[in-house]
Amino acid sequence: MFTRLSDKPDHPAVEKEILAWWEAEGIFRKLREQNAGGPKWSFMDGPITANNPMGIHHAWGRTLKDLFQRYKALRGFELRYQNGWDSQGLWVEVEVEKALGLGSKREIEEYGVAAFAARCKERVAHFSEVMTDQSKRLGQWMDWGNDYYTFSDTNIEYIWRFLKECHSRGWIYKGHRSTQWCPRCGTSLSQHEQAGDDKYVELAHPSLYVRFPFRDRRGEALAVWTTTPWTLPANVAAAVKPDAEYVLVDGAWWLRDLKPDADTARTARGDELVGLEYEGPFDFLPAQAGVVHRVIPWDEVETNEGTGIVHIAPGAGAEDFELARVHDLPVLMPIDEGGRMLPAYGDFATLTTDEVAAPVTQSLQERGLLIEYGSITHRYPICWRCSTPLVFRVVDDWFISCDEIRQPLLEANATVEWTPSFYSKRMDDWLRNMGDWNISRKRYFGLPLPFYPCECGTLNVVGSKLELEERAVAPIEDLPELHRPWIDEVEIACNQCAKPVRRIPEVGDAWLDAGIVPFSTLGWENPEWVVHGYATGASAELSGADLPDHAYWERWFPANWVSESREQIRLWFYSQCFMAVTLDGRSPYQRVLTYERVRDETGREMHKSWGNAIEANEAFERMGADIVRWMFSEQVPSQNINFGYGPAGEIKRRLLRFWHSVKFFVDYANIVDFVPNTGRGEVGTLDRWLEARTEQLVAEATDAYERFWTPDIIRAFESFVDDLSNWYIRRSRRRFWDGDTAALQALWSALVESLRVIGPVMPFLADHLWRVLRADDAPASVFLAGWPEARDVDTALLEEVAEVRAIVELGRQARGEAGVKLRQPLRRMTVAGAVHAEGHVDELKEELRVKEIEFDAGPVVRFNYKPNLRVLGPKLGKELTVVREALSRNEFERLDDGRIRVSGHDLSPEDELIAEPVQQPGWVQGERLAVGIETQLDEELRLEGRVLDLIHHVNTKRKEAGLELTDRIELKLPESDADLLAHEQWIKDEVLAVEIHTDGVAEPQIAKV
RNA sequence: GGGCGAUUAGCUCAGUUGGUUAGAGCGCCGCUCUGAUAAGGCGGAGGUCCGUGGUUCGAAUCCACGAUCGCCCA
Repeated sequence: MFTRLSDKPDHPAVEKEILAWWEAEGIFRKLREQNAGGPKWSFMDGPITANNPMGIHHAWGRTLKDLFQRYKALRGFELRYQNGWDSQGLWVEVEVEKALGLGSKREIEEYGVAAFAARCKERVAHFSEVMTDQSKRLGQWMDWGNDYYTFSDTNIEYIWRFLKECHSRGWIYKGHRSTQWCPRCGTSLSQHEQAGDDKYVELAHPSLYVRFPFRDRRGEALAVWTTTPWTLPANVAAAVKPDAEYVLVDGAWWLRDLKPDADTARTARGDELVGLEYEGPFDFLPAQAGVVHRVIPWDEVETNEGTGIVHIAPGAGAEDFELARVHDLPVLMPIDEGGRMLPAYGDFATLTTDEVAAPVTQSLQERGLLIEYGSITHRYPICWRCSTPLVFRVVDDWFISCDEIRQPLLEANATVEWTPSFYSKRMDDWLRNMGDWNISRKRYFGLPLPFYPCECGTLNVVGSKLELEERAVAPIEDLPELHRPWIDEVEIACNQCAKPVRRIPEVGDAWLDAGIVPFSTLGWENPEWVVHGYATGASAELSGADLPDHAYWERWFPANWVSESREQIRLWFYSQCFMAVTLDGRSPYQRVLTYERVRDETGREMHKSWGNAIEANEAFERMGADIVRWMFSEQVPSQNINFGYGPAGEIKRRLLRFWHSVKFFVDYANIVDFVPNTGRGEVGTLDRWLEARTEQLVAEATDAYERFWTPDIIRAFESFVDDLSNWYIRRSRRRFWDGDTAALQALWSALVESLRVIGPVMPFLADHLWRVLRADDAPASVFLAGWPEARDVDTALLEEVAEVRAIVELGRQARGEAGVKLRQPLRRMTVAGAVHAEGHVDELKEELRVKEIEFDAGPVVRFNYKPNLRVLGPKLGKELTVVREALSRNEFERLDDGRIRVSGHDLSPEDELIAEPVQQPGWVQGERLAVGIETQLDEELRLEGRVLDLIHHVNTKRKEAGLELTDRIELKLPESDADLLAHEQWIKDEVLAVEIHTDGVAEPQIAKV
């Protein structure tokens, strides 16, 4: 017996039951045992930040990862299933700061860096556990417990090794960059952190127009505008737009467009001013000693506000800093970490950027340099943590030079197959434009950069923990892990002058952590396999991951496939490719699938504060993980997905057709105690068709999986379910009533085969139904059953049935147009243009309820010919137009050999031409086919129509009365229906009546017997 | 400013080698089978496939230019 199904599935309930069953039966373990030693398929998981519960956007990637891993496992491949956690770096720090209520670096240091590192570790431990549970709930099969954590000492050591390699090639250098800086927090903010509209507010700032007098032209000056008076003491240049026109007004040069009513004698192009020297506004300050101020050209000069001449202070502005590089200008840094003026700024020293505005303005006023003073309100960036207005500061940072690696990276990327393909160009674009890699962060819980610069000028780069031990000035046995603050205590001997050297305080960019994993997790160049050898340092208690040996790396590198969101192009795809090409000269992945972003169901971005965000847990509980997976699978990955409960409801409703098909099978199989694969009855054309249709599903789905294009998997499956439900089952109902085992066998085979195909998309429902349907000797889980063997699809049969179905549709249409309902039998139908359908005449009669069908009704319908463009186009070229026109005028000649002569070309009517029936009154026409019906009724037909009405009526009553499919009834009819008893046996069969009487009743009545 | 995409029915979107009457889901209108399913089936209305030009016998599809939107970089 098959377990009966309810009317509809309760997805969350089914999923929890299957999860428990997978666990209890060790299904995943069995799958891995089954595939051990098989061909390898290497997937490398990109690390996810273990920092918060899983968002629904993470479920997209995790769905795709699990889906293709399940597919490859079904095909017998051995997989690694290692999950990865991104576990150190700024994002973790920020969340811990928030949780602890710390607002600045100073407060972290007061709290204690060791204690802070411990809190960071705890947070990662907690949320990696939370996300593991959520991932399992999504159905993700991974080797949980053997995860990699990027804060493992082993991971850190591999990055050290990479950095040492970079250093040996001369790529590591210390440079400066201008960055947005929060003076309260004492730290810079990355552009990533600063994205978003809410990071700007309307603020009032001073607005100053200032004169910069020329050195060699008495009485002439530049007019300059600024809203940041604190930057004027750091001025080193003034920029003009070379091709713009300037005018001299009251002894100062302005952009003409900004002084339209100027009555002036002198004008000049910007480039005429370039190179002139001027007196700086605060030349008397010690900081300004020796600085020569001059005019430089800049195409980006703002021409809509200000004066059209821009004051340049490279130590206090990002664009200014870039211009300083181009024009080799001195960089004066006016403020310290806390945003206060430095001692070299005389009386301004120790004042904040706000406080210094008044004395600066006053000084300019006193010296006659102030043209105008006011105030302006504009949008200004603020710190996303404490809302303090940000300033620009130039800070020291460490970089990896990219010039030498750029071309090899482009060549490596050319070997990668991107899905969708155009992302390959995005990667190329990024690689061509990438600047040097800024790898340092002035933070605490992150990769300790192994840089030990000595005062003798040598940069010592340590490549491993062993090297650190060997070079350490004092023994380091007590070093608990390679993190701050402990690592900071270690001094090493400079390998040039042997003096003790300290590590720089900076930590590394988290993308170094993620980029190294194709090496660190796979044991690159590691001589011997070390059990638990990866799970070192901070990750020791969290994972049992081994450090494999180099032979293992050879087997699993590069990854056959990786999949992450599109933004990872400039992040993980980039960093791991960078590191792999540096260390091994190859791309670390062969194929990439990227996907876009999750929106709400109306297409708006999801935000907690907008109330439209959906938590992953909530989605799993309210719609079910299978539905979540289906929704992501159906989506074209290069488009944002509109995710929500509305679309989920539609998916559930569509899935119901499949569920009901299984339920139908179960109900009838149980009536006759059907056992799969035993004693087949007579196999009919329809059964063979279903088999072919199932083969087609397998072929289409296999192709889609191989292309990593999930929408086509869904499309193939839904089209199959439609055909299964609306053709095979509907056409075969009568056979199921009779317990026809051939039909049951055919349907059973199609159902179990389709479960195997759709399993990777919705593993829970697939295994649930597999457990209901599976033969006794079949594996317990659909995931242990392997992938269906590819067999030849009987396309001829598929075409044949397609034609039959086309005729049925035309027939229904003809009835519709004539206003004759399907319950009214008709005498005759005529079909023109059919090639294969004659063998299905009984089926057509039944479907369309007609007594006779005539084929090829020559005199009734006439054919025109159209060119078969696909064949004739390449053959005839320009001549095609002539042929086409001739055919449209019916100018052709039939030759004796059956060919058609059109304007000098002898064409075959089978493949070079298309015969098309011409519309006649009372006929319905389709592609290549036409159908006509005879609508005249006689007494016999009318009577049969009334019988069918009665049957319909009685069966409706049966349903209303809640009778079982097998219940028998007694039927009473009104006297007026006595003539229907001519068809007594027919009626009895159709409504399962054991007896029919006529009685004085007003309308038919039934009673269960 | 450079690069990469997108623009198809009222809405959300498919449409991978250029081919005959461009599709799906939802919504709307009408009809309807049912001893699986009214959460089904069939039909209909609804389209200048963003615009202009080009290549071609033939363009939603290829090319050029432009418009609008999105993303990446500067």
